Amino acid sequence: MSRYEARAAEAKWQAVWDEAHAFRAEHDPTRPKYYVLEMFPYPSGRIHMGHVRNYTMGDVVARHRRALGYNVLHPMGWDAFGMPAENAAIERGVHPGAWTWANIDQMRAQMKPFGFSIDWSREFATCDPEYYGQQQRLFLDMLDAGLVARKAAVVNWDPVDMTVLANEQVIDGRGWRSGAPVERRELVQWFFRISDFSEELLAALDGLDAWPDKVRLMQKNWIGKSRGLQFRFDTRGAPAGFERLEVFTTRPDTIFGASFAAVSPDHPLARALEAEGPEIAAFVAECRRAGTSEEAIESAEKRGVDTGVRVVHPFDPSLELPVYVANFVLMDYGTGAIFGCPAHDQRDLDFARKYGLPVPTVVSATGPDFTVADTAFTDPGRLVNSRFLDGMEVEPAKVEVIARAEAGGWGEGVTRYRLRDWGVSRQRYWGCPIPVIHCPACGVVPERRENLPVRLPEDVSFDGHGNPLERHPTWARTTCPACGGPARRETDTMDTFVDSSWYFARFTAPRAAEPTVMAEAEYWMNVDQYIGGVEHAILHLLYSRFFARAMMKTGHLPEKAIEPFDALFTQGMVTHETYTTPGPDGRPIWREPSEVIRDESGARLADGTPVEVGPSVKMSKSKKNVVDPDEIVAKYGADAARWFVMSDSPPERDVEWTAAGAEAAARHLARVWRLVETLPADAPAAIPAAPGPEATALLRAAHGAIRDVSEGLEGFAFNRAIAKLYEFANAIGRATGDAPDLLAARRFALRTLAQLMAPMTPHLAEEMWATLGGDGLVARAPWPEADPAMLVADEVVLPVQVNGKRRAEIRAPAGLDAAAVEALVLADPAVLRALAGASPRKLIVVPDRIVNVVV
RNA sequence: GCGGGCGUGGUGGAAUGGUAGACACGAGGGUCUCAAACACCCUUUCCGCAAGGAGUGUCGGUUCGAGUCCGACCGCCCGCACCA
Repeated sequence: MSRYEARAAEAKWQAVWDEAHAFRAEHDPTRPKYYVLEMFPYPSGRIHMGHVRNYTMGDVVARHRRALGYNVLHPMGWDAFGMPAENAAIERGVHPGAWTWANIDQMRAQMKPFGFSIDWSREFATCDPEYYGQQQRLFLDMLDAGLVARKAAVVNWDPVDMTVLANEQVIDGRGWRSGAPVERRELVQWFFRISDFSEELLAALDGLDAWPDKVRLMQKNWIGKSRGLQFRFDTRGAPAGFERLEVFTTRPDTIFGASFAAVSPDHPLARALEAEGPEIAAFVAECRRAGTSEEAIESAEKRGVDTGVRVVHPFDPSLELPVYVANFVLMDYGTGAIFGCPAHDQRDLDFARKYGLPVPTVVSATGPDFTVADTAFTDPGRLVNSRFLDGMEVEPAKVEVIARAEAGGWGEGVTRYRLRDWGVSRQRYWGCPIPVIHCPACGVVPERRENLPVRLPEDVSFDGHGNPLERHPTWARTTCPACGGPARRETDTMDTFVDSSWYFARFTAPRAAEPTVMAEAEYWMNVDQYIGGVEHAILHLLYSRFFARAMMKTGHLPEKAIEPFDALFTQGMVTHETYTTPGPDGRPIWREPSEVIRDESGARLADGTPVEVGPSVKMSKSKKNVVDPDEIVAKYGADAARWFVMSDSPPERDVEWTAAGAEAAARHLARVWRLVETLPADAPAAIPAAPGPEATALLRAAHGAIRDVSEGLEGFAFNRAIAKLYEFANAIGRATGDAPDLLAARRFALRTLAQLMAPMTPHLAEEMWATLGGDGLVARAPWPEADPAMLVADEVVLPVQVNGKRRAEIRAPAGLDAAAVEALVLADPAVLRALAGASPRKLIVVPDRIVNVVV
């Protein structure tokens, strides 16, 4: 008997698959296609266990679908532009391109040993001019189609990375990569007009029923639709040009509860007043200096300054309200100005209490005398103290106020979205150049399509500040495509989210001279199953949905691809325990798992130093709780790693990597191999017409496993599928007799086991399949089908409850009618004991499941 | 604050309203061995020798029957946010 040598077997089968082009996806209209895609990786240099889990999931789906007869497209590529490459250039003097391509080679080499069934012939990297040139083509087409805008905008400026960030990339006032506090700057930027699609992107979410509800909700909240009233106050005492103040509210019903108006420090009125009053100037300057970073600290306190300006209540000219500049009013939502209704908005209430403003109640659940203390009343109720609105409910009152505003010509009902246009300009080198030219005579002129790609220059230097393209001596110098005069290239490059917003479409025709090929896109789109981390729930997925629409409008995708991802699965992370030892300065020192010895008494280092075991969190270099996929493959084999990351935890949840778990996976696979090896070579393949009871039981187990594993794989319940495979293997292990019918059943069961395990452990499955005399490659074998006749048992065990408590068990032939079951139950001694002489009032018989006796 | 999700053994986790704890890890005991490794077998929710009883965060409700459905509360996790 030989031990299963995972590494040798894995290399062998990978070579066989390569040779056979087993995973090459060929356009074949006669077969149904299936497109499974995992979010492509950023080539940071090393793959980690999170990648392994992600690609294993995709591979399980791909291999299962292939076995079910689908023509599977399962590609891989590299999201290769981005800042880390430029940082490496700054820190180590390597060219970003060289650094990136070396990383790609290294990561590809790390991925190959896992045996993912990827069509590597379609591989590409987004930093390849072949790819980004097509992206420039898309940009120009979108420009022609009116989907691109160029406008001055206050942008988030990252002072560390010297770049602009999208609103979506600012997290808690800090750059999402650098973590530096973001400043405000005004620049002329390129934008994709995603906000034009707000309503469509929102409405279409309803149709994405194979997406997690959570992701759909996050996108809905991000788009942030709200209905309200936009209207104009007449002002008193305002500077020239500010005779009106336009505000937006979602609560027009509370208009009689208004006690002040407020504008953002960035509002034009605030800027105008800044010039006139030192108090306002000081406050505005302070707000601006505080920027976004200290807002968190100040967030508890609402502050403002009375401008001296007054506004007139639109329904009562005798009512005047003070206008404040207030730090809690945002310039980029609504009009940058509000009216404050303290009784029914907590922020307004806090502000009003601080500055002694009145708090009139206008909505009440109890009556007109209701007053508000420190908590604003935001529940439903009826309008009070509101003249013509009195007695109305909130929603009809909103409608009424909007109607009167529109009739009076001083306001209108509007729908607003939180979603803003997508600013794509980045002042960086390592990105896709924006293919336009600035001509002193003609203005902004698109580059000619025949001149694409606009390539990045190779000879650049990096010192970490500003944009190397802008400082390059010659690159930007060009001639105007329109007039032929001297002109300058745009030196901004595109946000890397652009690169990942259409790569899924490019995979359908990765070498084409156009961005896509309609016939290929028509056949392969949509992505049937998309798999990735929930951290991309908003940005990447929303941008991709926008791009699919843009590509449809510009003729690069068929109409059916308007929503490019039919089904989405967001997988959990791979976590690991964290280890620390006390450092000399009292601060803990992180320790790598390989340094730590775990036993029943706890954890220590090799020299005996006690180790503090921390919670299991996402693997990260900073906490040193990483395990290296290379080492795992060397130690346990790829199949064991694949098996382990798919077992135990449901795929949407985090899985904790433990050495014990990985070892157990490897042990189980070795055991499965022994089951194959202990089958006598001359065991018959043909199952006799009437197998004995033991053989029948094993065959039933095999068909049950086919049903349960199939269900598990289809429903993304990989952990349950694997549990069934354990059970099935255990059942085979128990069937040790050497009767010919049992040996034949065992051969069948083991072949079935090989097929069912193949999506998870493809190499071991090939080895088993070959040894058991299977036909061809198991990777190409059709998925087994369960025989319905083998799924029904002859006899069932029925638990018997008395008043809902389990008291007995009876055995009965399957499908026995209720009357016969009742007779059996009432004759059972345990039931009689539990009844203690009482007579049953009612008997509930759930056929073949349970009996409940009600006393 | 708003929105969403989740609370089950020592651990990860199973359970279309129908025998709670599948499967695995860990632990304990045993067989094999001179010994170890490997492997195999048994036990492993709690109390109890047993018969039996209790048990899915807490309290109520619906139901013949609730981990599952409903209500309230407690705790944890995720997302969003001066969004007017």
